[in-house]
Amino acid sequence: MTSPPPKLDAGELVEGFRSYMRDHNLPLTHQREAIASALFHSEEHLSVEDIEAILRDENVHVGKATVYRTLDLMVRAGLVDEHDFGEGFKRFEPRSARSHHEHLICLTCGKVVEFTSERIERMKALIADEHGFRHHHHRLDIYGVCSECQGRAAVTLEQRPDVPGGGSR
Amino acid sequence: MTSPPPKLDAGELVEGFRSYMRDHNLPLTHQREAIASALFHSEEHLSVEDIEAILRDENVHVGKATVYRTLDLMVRAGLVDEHDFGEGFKRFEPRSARSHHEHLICLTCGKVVEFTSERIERMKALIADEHGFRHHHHRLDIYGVCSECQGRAAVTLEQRPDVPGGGSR
DNA sequence: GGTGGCTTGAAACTCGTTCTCAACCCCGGT
DNA sequence: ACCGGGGTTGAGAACGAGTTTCAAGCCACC
Repeated sequence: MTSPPPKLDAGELVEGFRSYMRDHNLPLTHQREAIASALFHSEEHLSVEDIEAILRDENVHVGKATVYRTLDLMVRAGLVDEHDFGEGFKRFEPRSARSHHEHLICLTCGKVVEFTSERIERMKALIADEHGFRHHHHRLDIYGVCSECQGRAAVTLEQRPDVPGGGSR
Repeated sequence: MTSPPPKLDAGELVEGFRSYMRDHNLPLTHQREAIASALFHSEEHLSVEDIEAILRDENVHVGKATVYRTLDLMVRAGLVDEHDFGEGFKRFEPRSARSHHEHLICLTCGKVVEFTSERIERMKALIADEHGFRHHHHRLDIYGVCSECQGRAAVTLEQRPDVPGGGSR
């Protein structure tokens, strides 16, 4: 899908977070609101560091433990999805009304493009079935080089299996 | 497990490792042989801890730094594949002659079942293309509950989004 | 067998994430 | 508006996987 930004309604998501808190008798603190708002108003896949930076810019101080705790809370509430793109840390994105989607990750610039595929949705259930699994969730990440980065000399991030000491690590 | 153990030839893989070392003027130490042998003789997806345990059982002492270094070497040599199933650490498996495969992971017992899908192979390239990406590699992991674990009360590992403090974390 | 250079191991270190615990604050009851 | 109690917060300690350091050791070629 050459998807135009599907503009998720941040306000609505924040409201959903509020009612979740209310319905579950959980205190709605300033910190939680700030974190939820930061995440829901972003279209990116944010890391904890990203979120801390946003809060810092807004002059809202929130301890990192609280950021982790609140993210955990939102993930369990089903309001946020957690991703691991193999960078050594996690990224988070609001779970929009849109159906489940997959990710294309650029190995050079790190850009993440989302896409959906009906066929994959159908296939995953089929495959789980074939092997006697009750399907819970899945993850499909395709790594490659985006069109923009293909222009530039793209050798940069490539692994060099031939020179063990010679990689860019 | 539905798939009959595809018996990769461990000896052959170890031999491949030896020639790689030779061809690249890298010393073939006892430690490296022990690690390669441990991994190639296993049909599992081993963690570093698993490998250390195997070596310990064989009364071969190898420092963990060496285990990491050797695994890194083998991954770069293309002899081993590295996986992250979201457990907080990596797992490794010999790269067999078989074509690329995907994983089904049981959320309850942790069992990993491999499968391949021609359709997925075709689709991934297609999708990358559609978005202007040059495909490099991909990962499809399906999480669910295997048939054996479905028998037992399967609530154990489930997240309980309704009781934030109540999860088994 | 000697020698040079890559490898090894133990421990220190990094860094993302989690835990601890005393102080704090949200919120329902009054 | 005030109180009180239980969940929340924040700073720092702790944790764990993975990496780095560097002196000592070993492989491989001569």
